[in-house]
Amino acid sequence: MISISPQLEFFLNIAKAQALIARRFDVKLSLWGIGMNDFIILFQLSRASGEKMRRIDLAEKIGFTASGVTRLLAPMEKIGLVKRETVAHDARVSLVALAPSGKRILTEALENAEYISREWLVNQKVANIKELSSMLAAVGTYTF
Amino acid sequence: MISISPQLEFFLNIAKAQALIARRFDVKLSLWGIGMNDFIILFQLSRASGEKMRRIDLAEKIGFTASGVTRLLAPMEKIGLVKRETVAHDARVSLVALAPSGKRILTEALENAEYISREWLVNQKVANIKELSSMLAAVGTYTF
DNA sequence: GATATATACTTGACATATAAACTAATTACA
DNA sequence: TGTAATTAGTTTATATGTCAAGTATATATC
Repeated sequence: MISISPQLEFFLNIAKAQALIARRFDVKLSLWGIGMNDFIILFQLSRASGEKMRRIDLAEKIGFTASGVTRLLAPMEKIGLVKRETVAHDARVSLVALAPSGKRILTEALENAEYISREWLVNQKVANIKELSSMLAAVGTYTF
Repeated sequence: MISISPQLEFFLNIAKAQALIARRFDVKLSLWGIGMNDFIILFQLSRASGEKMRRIDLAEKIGFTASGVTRLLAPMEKIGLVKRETVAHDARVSLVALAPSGKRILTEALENAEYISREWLVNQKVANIKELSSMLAAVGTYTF
């Protein structure tokens, strides 16, 4: 039996957990016609100043590539969850802004997402969750 | 600013971390012509008794659906990393077995995967890693 | 101020996952 | 037995995400 380091095991566990998490959130959030990634985008936009961001910053924030963001936003823009804005002094940039309809859906979906999360982690100590969350955040910002 | 529970934040952090992890592993493992999921499959097969598993058990093990496993295995079978076996008393089942070539690639890729993992988590305490790992494992086995 | 480089974003080609529907085989049980 | 339910796996249709290349704009340097 091959044995592996705690570090590699950690990454394998993340992979599996995320596969299950994404599926479960997708199923639940489909009631609002959105997936987990759409939800994350709406949420991050709601936290940004002016509820808008540059697309490249959004990509960085959620761990996607620029092209992934373009593709994700296209249908969201079409159904009016987000809207596109330009920047006066730099024509390369286009901002994504949270639209009223997106904000409404976010509010409703958030309740459900909170419910799923709490239910799932009901057996875990909050102190542990917080500590490990900050460690995950560190993983998500590590630069090679 | 909308505030969220530590539980939901934890899941959002996992989503981001996994996006980055999968991309990085994919880039590195492409030297052996495999992706992170192929690697995980080879690894899990190597740990299974007789180095073989039922496809449905493999799916469960890695957090995929049955159809996802079918699609992942098809090219791996074609290039000889795994081979297909049948079960005497149950014709519905087909086993996936680690092939010699798959075992060889696993050995080499494993070194690299270990290197990436250790490098990435070099600033984290091993005790924390282990703790988070077991929490993730619990997330991965929680039944609703 | 011309040219090279960098940045922001999009598009085309491709890979990968899923859900739902399907086939085939096994098991339960009336 | 024979029929319904369950289980294992595959296929179809579709969505999602990447990489590499392309467009347009901005900045740096000589």
